[in-house]
Amino acid sequence: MTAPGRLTIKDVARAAGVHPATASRALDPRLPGRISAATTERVVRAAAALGYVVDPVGRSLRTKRSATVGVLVPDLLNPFYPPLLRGIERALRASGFEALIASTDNDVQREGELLDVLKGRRCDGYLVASATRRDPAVHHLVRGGSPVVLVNRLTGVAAPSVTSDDALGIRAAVEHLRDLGHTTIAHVTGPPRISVTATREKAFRAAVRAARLSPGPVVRAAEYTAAAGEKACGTLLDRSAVTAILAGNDMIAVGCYAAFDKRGIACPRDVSLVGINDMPLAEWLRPSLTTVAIPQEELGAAAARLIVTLIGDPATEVPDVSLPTTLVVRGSTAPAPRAAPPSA
Amino acid sequence: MTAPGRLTIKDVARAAGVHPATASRALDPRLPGRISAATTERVVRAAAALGYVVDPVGRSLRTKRSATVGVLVPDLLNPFYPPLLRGIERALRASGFEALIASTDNDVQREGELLDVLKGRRCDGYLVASATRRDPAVHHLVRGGSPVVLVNRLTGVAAPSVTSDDALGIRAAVEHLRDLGHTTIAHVTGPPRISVTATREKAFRAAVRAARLSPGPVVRAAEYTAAAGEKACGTLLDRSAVTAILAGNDMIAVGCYAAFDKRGIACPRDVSLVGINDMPLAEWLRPSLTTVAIPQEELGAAAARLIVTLIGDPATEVPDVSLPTTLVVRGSTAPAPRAAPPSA
DNA sequence: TTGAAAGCGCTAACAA
DNA sequence: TTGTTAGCGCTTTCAA
Repeated sequence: MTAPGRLTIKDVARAAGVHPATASRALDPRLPGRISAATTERVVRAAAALGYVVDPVGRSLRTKRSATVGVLVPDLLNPFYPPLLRGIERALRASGFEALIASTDNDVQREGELLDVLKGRRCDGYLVASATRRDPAVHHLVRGGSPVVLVNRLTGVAAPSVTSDDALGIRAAVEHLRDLGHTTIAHVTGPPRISVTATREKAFRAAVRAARLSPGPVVRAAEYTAAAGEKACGTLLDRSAVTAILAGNDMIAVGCYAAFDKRGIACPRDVSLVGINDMPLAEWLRPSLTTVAIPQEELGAAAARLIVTLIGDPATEVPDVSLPTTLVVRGSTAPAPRAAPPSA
Repeated sequence: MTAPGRLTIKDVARAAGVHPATASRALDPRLPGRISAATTERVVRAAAALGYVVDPVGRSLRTKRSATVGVLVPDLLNPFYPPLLRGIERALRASGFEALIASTDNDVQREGELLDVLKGRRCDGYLVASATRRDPAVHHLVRGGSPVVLVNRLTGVAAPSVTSDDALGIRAAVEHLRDLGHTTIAHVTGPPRISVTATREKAFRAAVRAARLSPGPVVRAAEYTAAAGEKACGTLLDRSAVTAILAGNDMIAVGCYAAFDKRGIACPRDVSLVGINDMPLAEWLRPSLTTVAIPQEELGAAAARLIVTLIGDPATEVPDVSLPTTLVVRGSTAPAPRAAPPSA
């Protein structure tokens, strides 16, 4: 077997007895009646018979389109992102696009470098899930005129976004805890440089007020990681008697579990805990984690559809998308203990 | 501001006062003394001053190289793969390549479809971490002459591979359990269609023999998931009195924890458990999981380096790579209980 | 060492 | 409706 030598549009044209340009047109589904039905049929048949697949490189050079979307996530190792990527990948591929995925490791500088690499690859658009509140690289990208959709995290820039309505689920979580008899709820929040941190904290305060509960202590985890969550939760527990905690996300909740263990606090008997995300392993934690579920895959899919629309026509007025969240009640929440919980 | 109109090699050539071909040569680091130092310097300066970045599309069309590698993983949602991807991504980018990542969802047919998509994109080579023992799509890919490196999972095909030496860590795990006084060790293995399942089971049996322990029961989980692990472990626990279990991987171990809980079995007091992988959350499980650590990121990086070498010269005789594994002792293993454990 | 020319595969503009 | 022509940006002959 010699080198196969990939088929070109010329081969198809020859087989169908037409000019290459005609063959190209016949294979373009966007051209409605521009080619006679008979010719189209002949070309399509020939292409199928030969197994012709268009060469994306030649096409790109000509059309200035790469059918490629750059995707920036902050941390591949955070279980929140794989489902998001799954949604993005599937939806993009359904529209004939490929994703170039890059993980910034929560490093603003690296984000800039990766964006340069992706720009070098001539992506048609970008999905940015790594934005921080002040994010020069993303601002620059948007100002440069590239189609951009922000996912999950916002930054002060005029780009459409796909986010989850965290307030909805957080309200449900607070009401759930109140109904269980908790009178004070603490919050282990995340780093302030990320927009969702503020969104969630604000939603938490509003929900507590609406539920006529007394606002509990709020401590800040330096990162959305289990280690940072454990540390923050530890200071919380050592400082105040707490019966209920809303964690900034599920990874922080994982850290809270560890902090409980170290202090001999039983969850949910002594303290109830609610996370945010419903990451893949949340239901397998012990106790299984009650959490505000974010539709991670749908978030990704919606963002992908948006960027494809925007690439097709950058002038489109696409609306911001906000997907509802729901409270998933599992084993980490229980009625408030009668006696005071063990305190330092 | 009008459309920026990306710079081309012509712009650089004009700025440097040379012919585009000369500019191209000057910017190619592979050409040693083919261009005078003075000219090279002038061109490099001009390119830097203008901020020229080569257009990969034009280059690809000319060179028939896309600087792109297709990466197939079986399941993005399995925590084993994100670290692997991280290693792959970083190492590929360090060599100027981009990864096109696709998740097969453990579906052989989908694997074939995705490979077709990636082939359509003219990838220079492929990293396959999704191979099953009989895998026509991958066999076809290799026979077609594409550079392929198998990662983690093997299939009976003549392609270089990067795997972990699981036997090493499994031996350490069995010895660890023996030293804790366990006399019988059970094994919850994975689905037989994947090569690592057999590798690990074989290594387990050999290690048990070498440690002069009696071979314990082996039950099979239908998938490498927590749900399948819970089910398999449940039948194991209901059938036999067990004090020590080696799980086929960490996800199965997570399922074992759940099975313990349902039966009021305490880990590690009643039963010791060892996983395989050391996935990101393993140390945060409670008890934190004793596990055979696979260097996931290094596995990915090594595979990436191999495929880059192979793309550079397909005739290279690249050796199979096997990376050592180590036992990470944490909280899920403890001395064997004196009395018989609670049994059905 | 450098320049000239050609062409990778494709499709948009123009002509017929 | 179809054919002709041209050229996207690059690099690799070949010639000087």
